[in-house]
Amino acid sequence: MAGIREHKKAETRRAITAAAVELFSEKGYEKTSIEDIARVAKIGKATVYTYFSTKDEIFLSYCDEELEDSFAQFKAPFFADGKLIDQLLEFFMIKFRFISDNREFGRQLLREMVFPKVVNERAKEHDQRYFDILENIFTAAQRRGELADEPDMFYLSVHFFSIYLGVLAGWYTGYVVSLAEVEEALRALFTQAIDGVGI
Amino acid sequence: MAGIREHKKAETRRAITAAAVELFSEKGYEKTSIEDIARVAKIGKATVYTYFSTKDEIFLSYCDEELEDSFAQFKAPFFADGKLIDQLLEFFMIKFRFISDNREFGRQLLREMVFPKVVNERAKEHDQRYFDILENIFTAAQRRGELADEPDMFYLSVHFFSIYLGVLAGWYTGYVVSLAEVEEALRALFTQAIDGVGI
DNA sequence: GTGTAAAGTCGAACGCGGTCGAGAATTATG
DNA sequence: CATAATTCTCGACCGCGTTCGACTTTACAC
Repeated sequence: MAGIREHKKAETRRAITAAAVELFSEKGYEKTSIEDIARVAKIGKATVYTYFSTKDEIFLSYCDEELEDSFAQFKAPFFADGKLIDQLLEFFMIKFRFISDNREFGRQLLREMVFPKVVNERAKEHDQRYFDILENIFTAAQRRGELADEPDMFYLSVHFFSIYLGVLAGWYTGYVVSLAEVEEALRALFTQAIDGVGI
Repeated sequence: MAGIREHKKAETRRAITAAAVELFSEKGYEKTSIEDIARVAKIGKATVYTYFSTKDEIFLSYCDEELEDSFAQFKAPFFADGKLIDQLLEFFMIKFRFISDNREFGRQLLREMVFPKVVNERAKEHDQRYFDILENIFTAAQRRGELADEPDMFYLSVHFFSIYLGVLAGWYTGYVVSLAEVEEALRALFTQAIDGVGI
């Protein structure tokens, strides 16, 4: 009967994550203490560390849940038609709205995802899901003759992702402020990338 | 005789910065405590907070010193000739070598500069210095006929900076590992940006 | 069952970033 | 000078993330 322990562990883990989601959403990351989480999850403070090794890790688990929700917005039919640049804008603006929905949460999340302390395989799987969507967009664009032949899908994705990252940085550092400005900047830069800046 | 206090304050500030430079370089940011800094600077722990309001701020002051050194590497003659892509590569590889010189320090610095907690005017002045260098590179390239007429210097800078940022993210997340791979990725993406990915 | 190893739990304690408040040093006033 | 007003200093303390170690529960062999 080796199931009791396992079952309890899974349940406790869920309790911690649920408590974290509740408290982070309510009070934010910084104002939520491990003790708060433990209290809500009805366990001892130290027990939290049997399931997560740092507070950051709890945060990432929380992010997973939130991101999972946001993925739901990327439905394939959404991208069935439209020009490449419009589809890219749509895609990245969904992502941006998710981030800008809670500026501080987004900042914390981006810091962790863009400049992580350690290389993280789970994060790569996550990236892959985004790259897959982008690849679909690019493949469709190529079929319509909007892209050069045999483009390198990986570098293509990285290129547009980088621009998105740059604009996000501009948003956090104060170069662009409103949603409209973000969209304008993305459009200008995507156009540059598609047309090329050289002669 | 209102000078004594002022003089002492300036001296104390220098002592703190010097202690921080010494300790951060030796043990790294996280392993250096405020108490350590105070001890080396020969002042009380609380006194540190008369000069800097958070540990992050001390770190940024430390960064300023380091970055100032790194600026010295960008001498104008350096960029006198060569094709656009080679000059861009040279510029960003200098920056990358500076970051990769101490991975953890670079990570902390980038987190603070790319996704800062609050909008920071001093950081913008700092960016401006980089943008000025890039603008010189672009102007020269245009004179040689490598760029389209009347390019938007700002978006041009942001574009290449974004790509650099994306590659840095790739380095921290483990997609590219060696210096050579970083250079290869930068070259591929810069080429894409110059030539355009569209037909 | 019973004893023992392994795994899980949690209150107490540690380290560190940051604040407080009382006293010391400097400046201003006359 | 004398003394009041202002500014600076720092040991003590707080809160919180994380670790320790003693105690409890479960798993398993016989």
